[in-house]
Amino acid sequence: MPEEPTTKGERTQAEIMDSAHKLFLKNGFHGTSMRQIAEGAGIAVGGIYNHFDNKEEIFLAVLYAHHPINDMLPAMRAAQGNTIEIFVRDAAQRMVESIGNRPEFLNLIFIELVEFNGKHLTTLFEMIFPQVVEAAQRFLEGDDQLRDLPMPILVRAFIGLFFSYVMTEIMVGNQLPNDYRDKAFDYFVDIYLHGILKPVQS
Amino acid sequence: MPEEPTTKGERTQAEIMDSAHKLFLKNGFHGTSMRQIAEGAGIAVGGIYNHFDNKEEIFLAVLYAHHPINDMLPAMRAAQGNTIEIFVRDAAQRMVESIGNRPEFLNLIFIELVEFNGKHLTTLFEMIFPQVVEAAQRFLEGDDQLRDLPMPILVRAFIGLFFSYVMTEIMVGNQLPNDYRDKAFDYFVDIYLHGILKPVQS
DNA sequence: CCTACCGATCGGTAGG
DNA sequence: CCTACCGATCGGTAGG
Repeated sequence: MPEEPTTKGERTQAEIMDSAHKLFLKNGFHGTSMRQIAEGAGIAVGGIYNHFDNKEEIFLAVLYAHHPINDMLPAMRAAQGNTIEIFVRDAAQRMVESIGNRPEFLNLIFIELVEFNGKHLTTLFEMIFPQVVEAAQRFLEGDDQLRDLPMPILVRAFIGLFFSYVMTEIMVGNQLPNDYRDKAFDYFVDIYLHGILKPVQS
Repeated sequence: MPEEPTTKGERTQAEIMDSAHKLFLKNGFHGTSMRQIAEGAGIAVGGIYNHFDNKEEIFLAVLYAHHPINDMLPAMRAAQGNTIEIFVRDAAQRMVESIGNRPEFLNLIFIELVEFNGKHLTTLFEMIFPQVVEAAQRFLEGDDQLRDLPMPILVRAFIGLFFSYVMTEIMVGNQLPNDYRDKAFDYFVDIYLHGILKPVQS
């Protein structure tokens, strides 16, 4: 829940982060200059240093504010469904709607992995872990329909479902026939559900 | 199948690519300088330009020579198994053995996505597509055990299985209890198999 | 004495 | 394949 910037200083800081965020997504960290960030924020380069010590601090602030789980968790929380199958389908649908059409939604993580060797991931994990645990509680409600699999595996595989879909979509998606693209995610969810649920005769 | 470098020029070119490859994995494209590459290759900056027109051409050569599918396809081709279940487990096991302990194995793709906005992915796809199709033929052999799912979906989901595992491993793997780490990939394969195979009573 | 920002420039490095 | 060097731009900081 981001605070509404009120003072002039807070507004300038938000404009710096917005500018940096867009540029990082497009060009990466080392591909973005302080002058580009300043230009996008409508101030001079020197002005940035009243708000951030250096470029890396800007990246960290942007990473914590806009990492992908921020978009995935609200979708999971909003999901409805009396059975685990309906719940998973609804959660998946909401997630793909909120992030599916933004091919750059993982770029901040990629930058972190490549340009910082993942050194900030520990802190990031500690920030999001409690939220993921809370959202994962929903899985337990359909317990009797599930195969005997550890809960962390179920949750990890559910999140992995999106990486599975999004990564293959990024890499080969625009080359595939439309037949398979439109329904690909539905099939992925279907495979996941058949993978975690006890067999039923329907 | 890389040619063994024989002439002096070919050896120098290979040294430039080796040096660049290591640096790109560690620091990304814009985070790597031509002088670093030259130093690692044991030559001067100007000498690089006898072999490559510019820095981007070095990246392209490294990307085509070392993209992740190069490591995944031989593992798939070597896989054995009379049933699709045994085949998939063997293929998955070989793939995770060849790439599982190299957390940077996707970095070239991440660099391509972030620092080049994926503009070389079309060419990359055209290079690897025939090999993927060939390797995927193996799936057809266990046809009668499979649920009614389109072949491209099965193959895409199988490749996605690795992104699913590797991405979650990268992001939260070293934070999780060892209990779940060791067996996580086996569970992932198990969920995938239950997802694509017809139910059996065993 | 503060926050916010400027024009100008620092020492080094970029691709070529 | 090297030395030497270019136009420009890098991240960061000076005094006011």
